[in-house]
Amino acid sequence: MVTIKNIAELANVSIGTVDRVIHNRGEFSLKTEEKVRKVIKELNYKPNVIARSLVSKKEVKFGVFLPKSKQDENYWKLPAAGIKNAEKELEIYKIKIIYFYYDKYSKTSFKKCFNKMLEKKDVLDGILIAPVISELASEMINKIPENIPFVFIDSCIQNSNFLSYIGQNTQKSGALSAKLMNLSVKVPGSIVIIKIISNDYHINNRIKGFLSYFKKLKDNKIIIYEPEKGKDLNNIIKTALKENKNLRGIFVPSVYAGRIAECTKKKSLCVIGYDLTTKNESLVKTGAIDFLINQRPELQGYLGIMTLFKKVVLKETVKKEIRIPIDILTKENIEEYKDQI
Amino acid sequence: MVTIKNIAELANVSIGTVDRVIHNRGEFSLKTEEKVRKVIKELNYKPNVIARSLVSKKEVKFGVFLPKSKQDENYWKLPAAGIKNAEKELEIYKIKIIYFYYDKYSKTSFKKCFNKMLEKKDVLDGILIAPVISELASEMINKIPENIPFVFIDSCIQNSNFLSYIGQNTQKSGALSAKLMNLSVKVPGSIVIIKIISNDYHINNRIKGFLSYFKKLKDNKIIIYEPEKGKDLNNIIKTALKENKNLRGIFVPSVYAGRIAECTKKKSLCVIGYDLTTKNESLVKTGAIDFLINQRPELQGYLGIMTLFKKVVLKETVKKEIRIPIDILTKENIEEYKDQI
DNA sequence: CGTCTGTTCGTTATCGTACACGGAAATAAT
DNA sequence: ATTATTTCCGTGTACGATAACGAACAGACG
Repeated sequence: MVTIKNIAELANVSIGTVDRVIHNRGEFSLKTEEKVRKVIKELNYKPNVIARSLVSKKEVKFGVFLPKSKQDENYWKLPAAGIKNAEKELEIYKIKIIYFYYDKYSKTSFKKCFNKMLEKKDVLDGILIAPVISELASEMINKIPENIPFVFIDSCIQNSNFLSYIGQNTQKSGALSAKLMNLSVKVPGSIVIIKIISNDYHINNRIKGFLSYFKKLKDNKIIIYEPEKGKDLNNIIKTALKENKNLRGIFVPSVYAGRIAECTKKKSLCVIGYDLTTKNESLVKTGAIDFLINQRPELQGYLGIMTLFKKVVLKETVKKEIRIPIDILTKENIEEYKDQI
Repeated sequence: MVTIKNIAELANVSIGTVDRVIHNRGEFSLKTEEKVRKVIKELNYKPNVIARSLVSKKEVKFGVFLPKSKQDENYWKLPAAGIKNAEKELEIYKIKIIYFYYDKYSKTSFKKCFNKMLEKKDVLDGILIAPVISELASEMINKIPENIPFVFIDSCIQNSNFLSYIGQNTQKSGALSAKLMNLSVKVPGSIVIIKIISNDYHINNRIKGFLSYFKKLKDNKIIIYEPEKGKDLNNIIKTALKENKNLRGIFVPSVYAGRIAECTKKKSLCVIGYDLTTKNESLVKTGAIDFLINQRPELQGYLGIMTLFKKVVLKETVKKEIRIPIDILTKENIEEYKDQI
């Protein structure tokens, strides 16, 4: 193992000088800088993180910008759980996390919360963002100072200077749902898509992927229902059943499959939805939901913090994109997906 | 953060004494021991792993007992990859891994390799084992000294004193395969199980799970083919097709689905197999294999080492069992499962 | 030539833990 | 009582990196 002492000896300077060069703290001549840098390169010196974090008294602080935990049927407590997991694991490295929870159904809350985070910009060494309201996010993102790296989870603002994006290929997940739907629907008929949350990046792409899969086939008729906000789901289902005498399946490209499935007690319907919330889980177990797509939210949160840690503390290069697998959950395997990382 | 210095002060002794008590190195009186232990408990002292691993010059060595990487269509290089991942991540903690690769089709090799590992028992601080030949493993396991913790991946020898088991519920995965088969077979007919490797824990349990699912239904006829070792698979398939005029699906409860699918170019057959090897991957993409079950072999290896690390270095308590989710892979999502941890 | 300022660098204490060394007290042996 | 032997405990150094402190030396200026 190469230490700064080795470097100091070979470069004929003291460890203090080596340290100054490494951290660009000035107070050295060009000549010694070159000498030191040359030796560092030759020996392929990598600083010892352990020694570094032992001596350094300064805490590393990461900001986390997430929807409130209870929103979307408690979905958002899952990424938060993964983040807390990472926080605990990194406690020893003096990593602290400051949480900023916003209301994902309120632009005002989003803005206010983001600004509150920006007030702390002088103490933050990195930021994790779930940019659920994408139009707003792409504005606000620009206000983050250049020197603070930020990662996205869940969704991504492509034309921004993000460090890394951790999330699922949403369109593919839609196509996968379509495959499963097609497999489950043995007799041709109508398939209904219930679009509860509109104007959402994920929802729209899932539908896009779903439709693209069915475009090639032509056996089934696909209808999209887009109920107004806050309207009774029972009525939607009733309407759907009335308007489609041969309804075969329901695709719910959001976390609300459980709510829908509670209304359709008819077992002959194939219901496909997203995310392992407690409600969804129990309805998969009863058979009311046939398939759930899982996006490993805990892992997304965990990896988000780990990516920041690798970049900021370990100074490693990180992947620009981490693809989250598209898990298929059914009655038979759902139990095995619980309590993962 | 509580340090031994704090404890020393409160207990009115020196840090040297505290250290001796903590490590039970003797040379202290009963009275001081009690004082020190009391303070440790009161302050809930947790040693600083960072400082500890910085000062300690001793390497921690883990033994890894795995089938040769190239066996089972290169399947076994996947857990090894996960292990190497963990090794790299833990390099800084002076963790070293010694690999012992055996031929999983030779009892002699298994024994010899295990004994070779046991020769190193004085330097090993933990062992990771894939006990593929279970009868032999359950004998050999007893020779591991009491003080060396060992974890299982892939499969488990239940009546042994293992620290942790990381693996999949094999029977459930069989039932899941059956569900998928049942879903894919739209017209009743025969379903063939091809049991290439016999006398294997996984294979038998997968078949058990598969059969149990179909027992309730009665639409399809299930036949098990058990070709002799080294026999041409093409012939097996030919025979199966000849003997079952209405063959609908093939279940391959091993890694060899790809080999089988190469022989059956008929698209009307549903083929379900196991594991994301390169061969299997390409055949899923062509559509020759309909479903693959993934058991996250890289993750198993990674978690195996991490579990040993947590126990031996961090002295944390670890889970006795880590369930690996049963991933369903299809043409639509297989790409997203590649290059995972 | 003396004083001053600024640049450049070496020395040293520190983080929390481990462990060797040696000293003081207490007990045993003579 | 004196010496020898335990028992018990404090001190010091090391691990590798950081950063404060101050020394050495140069050139500038009167």
